[in-house]
Amino acid sequence: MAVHKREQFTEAEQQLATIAKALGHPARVAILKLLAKRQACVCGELVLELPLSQSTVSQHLKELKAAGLVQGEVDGPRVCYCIDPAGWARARQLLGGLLAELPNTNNCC
Amino acid sequence: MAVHKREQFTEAEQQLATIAKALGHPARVAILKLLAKRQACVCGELVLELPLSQSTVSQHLKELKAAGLVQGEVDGPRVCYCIDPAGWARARQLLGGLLAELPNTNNCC
DNA sequence: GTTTGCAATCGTAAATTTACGATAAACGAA
DNA sequence: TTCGTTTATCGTAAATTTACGATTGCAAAC
Repeated sequence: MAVHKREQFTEAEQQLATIAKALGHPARVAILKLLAKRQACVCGELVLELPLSQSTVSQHLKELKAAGLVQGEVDGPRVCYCIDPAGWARARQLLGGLLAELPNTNNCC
Repeated sequence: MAVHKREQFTEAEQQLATIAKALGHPARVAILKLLAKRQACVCGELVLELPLSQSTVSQHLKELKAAGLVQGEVDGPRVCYCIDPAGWARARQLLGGLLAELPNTNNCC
C-alpha cells in the first residue's frame, strides 16, 4: 500500500490487531498450543512437531515474541520458549473485551 | 512463499487463524466495533467514520465477510452490514477456547 | 583453541495484503 | 429512460508475509 494509516486508529484497536495478526497463522496457533501443553518448550522440539523448517519456525517465534505473546530464555546451546505472562494477560484482556463488546445476538437490519 | 503448508495443521487451528487474521487489522477491529455499537450499519456510514477511502472500506468488509464475521444485506441502493451471528459464535468459541487453553500462568523454564 | 550442536539471521523468491483512484454495476427517483 | 446515489470491482503500486536453504553466531564439550 502507499501509506500506512494505523496511527489513525485507537491504541487499543492497534494492540488488538497486532495480537490478532500474530494469531493469524495456523503455525503460530499451533506453537502457542504446544507451549501451553508442554512444560518443555525448546525450539528444536517445536521444529520436530511442526511441518516447517527450522528457520521458518524461528521466524514465527520471532513474530510471536514481537507481539509480546512469547518469551525466550537462553539455556546453554538451546533456547527455551514459553508464553509471556504479561503479554498473554494483555491479549486475554483485549480479546475478552472484544468478545464482551460484540454480544452473540443478531442486530442485523 | 514457495508453497502453502496450511493443510498440515488441524481444522480448528486453521479456522482460528483465519478468524484472527481477519481481526488482524485495526480498521477491521474498528468496523466490528462500529457494527456492534450501532444498529444502523450502512456501508457509507462506516466510510464516514473511518480514515479510509470507500474502496478500501469495501475491501475490508469483503474480508470480514469472507471470514464469516460479517454479513451484508442489500437495502435499495445501500448495503446494510452487521455481525454474522453464526460466524461470530464460532469465533467466540475458538477464541474462548484458546483463552481457556492458555491459562494466565507462567510455565516458563 | 577447536569442534559440535542449536538457534538466529541473511538472502531470496513467490504470494498476499493494503491502499487508492477510476470504473462499473445496481437501485430508486425524476 | 435518464440521472444521481451507493457500493463493488478493476487496475495498480508499494509493503508485508511466508517459506526455505545457507550462513553466522553462540555456548558447551572436547
